[in-house]
Amino acid sequence: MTERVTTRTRNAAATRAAILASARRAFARAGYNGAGVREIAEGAGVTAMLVNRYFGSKEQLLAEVAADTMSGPGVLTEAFKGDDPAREIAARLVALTGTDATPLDGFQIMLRSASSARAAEIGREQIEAHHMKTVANALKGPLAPERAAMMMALIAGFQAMRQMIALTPLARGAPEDLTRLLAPLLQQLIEAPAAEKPRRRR
Amino acid sequence: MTERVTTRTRNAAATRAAILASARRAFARAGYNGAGVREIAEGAGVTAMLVNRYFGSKEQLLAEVAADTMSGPGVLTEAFKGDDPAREIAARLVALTGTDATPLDGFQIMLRSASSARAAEIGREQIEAHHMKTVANALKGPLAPERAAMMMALIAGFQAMRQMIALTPLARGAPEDLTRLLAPLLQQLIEAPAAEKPRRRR
DNA sequence: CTCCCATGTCTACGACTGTAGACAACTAAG
DNA sequence: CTTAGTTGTCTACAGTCGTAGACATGGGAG
Repeated sequence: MTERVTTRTRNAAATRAAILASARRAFARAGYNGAGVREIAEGAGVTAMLVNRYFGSKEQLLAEVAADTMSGPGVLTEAFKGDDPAREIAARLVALTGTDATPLDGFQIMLRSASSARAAEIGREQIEAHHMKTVANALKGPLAPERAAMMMALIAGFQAMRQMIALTPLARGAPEDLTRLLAPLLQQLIEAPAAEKPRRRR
Repeated sequence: MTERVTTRTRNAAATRAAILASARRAFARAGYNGAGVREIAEGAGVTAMLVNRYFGSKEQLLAEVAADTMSGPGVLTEAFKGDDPAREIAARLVALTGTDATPLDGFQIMLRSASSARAAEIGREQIEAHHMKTVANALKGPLAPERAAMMMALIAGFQAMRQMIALTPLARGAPEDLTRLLAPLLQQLIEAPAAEKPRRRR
């Protein structure tokens, strides 16, 4: 105990990180139910049982993957520090979903896993813990939580339709057109809503 | 062959319809991967093998369920015949997702099934066949397909976050507030977008 | 009444699932 | 060198999955 672990070939921390990364890829591609423990283990170069040894169960593994993913950078991260957050978020979102590769994004993982009741619950906890307060606090005016949640609904729906369902106009549309359509929608949620009943009559 | 089938206890058409209805419920609740053939069969009061005898395979069953569901009434149906389609769609959507019961909606089924690659493909085909052209044709101005697809992304995202993930502000928010937030977003997609670069400066 | 096809059930198979427990190998301390 | 504990593998189990083939049953047609 003179000094801490230095360098060893059998590195527990590295193995754990490898499993976490492999699980993140697998869950993003096939969702919670669709990704198998053996597949995740193979992606990390270990056996299936090690996964359960390090994380307890597949469910706890998802929780850690979700927490890890959502605490990292995303389309919402630091977007509110610039002077045009709506366009910033829109551009990032279009770019993220533009490549044919599945993004290792938190929303992607949760959308693909939401068919499982338990996974959906984990997703809600993580989204609310990491994103909700940040966004809601950045919004001025009434209904801030509702507007923040609506922004996430818009982001999630765009991801779902563009990448998972691959709806043609979204999958093949020009990125600048998609950005130009998304930005004002987000802007409308960022701006404080009109006082009460009288809807704007154009 | 003097007359058609009148009333018989062993009714093929009725059995087929019962399986279809049970499958619709099961897919809406658990998605394509999460719903088992045996579970679907039990919900229709038959054996698992009958499902495959009537529909060939689970995959073809999903295709028929999707086609049947999307050709029926939905939040988008006939919404463009009134004078305020945005508010109409918003109100219907909030009402549809308001009850705690899982709606037997087409988008719900596809969102829950989208983690399966094949199911997502089926979903895209059905959405494009039944909804895309209808909505896109109702929209005037440029980028009609993109705007129509964006409307569906917004609708799908709202459903996903309100019902599947159960994000608190959307799940617990007042229906009138949610409608009031949704309507202008949809309205903005219905209206023809501004000509080119110069974004509106408030 | 009798035949025959449509309608439905039963058994079973191979593959896959998440996970538990026993065992092996390697590393670091005494 | 010996010992002990961490790190990883192997085997296995009980269960579910979609589906194929053989068998039973009921009802309309001759």
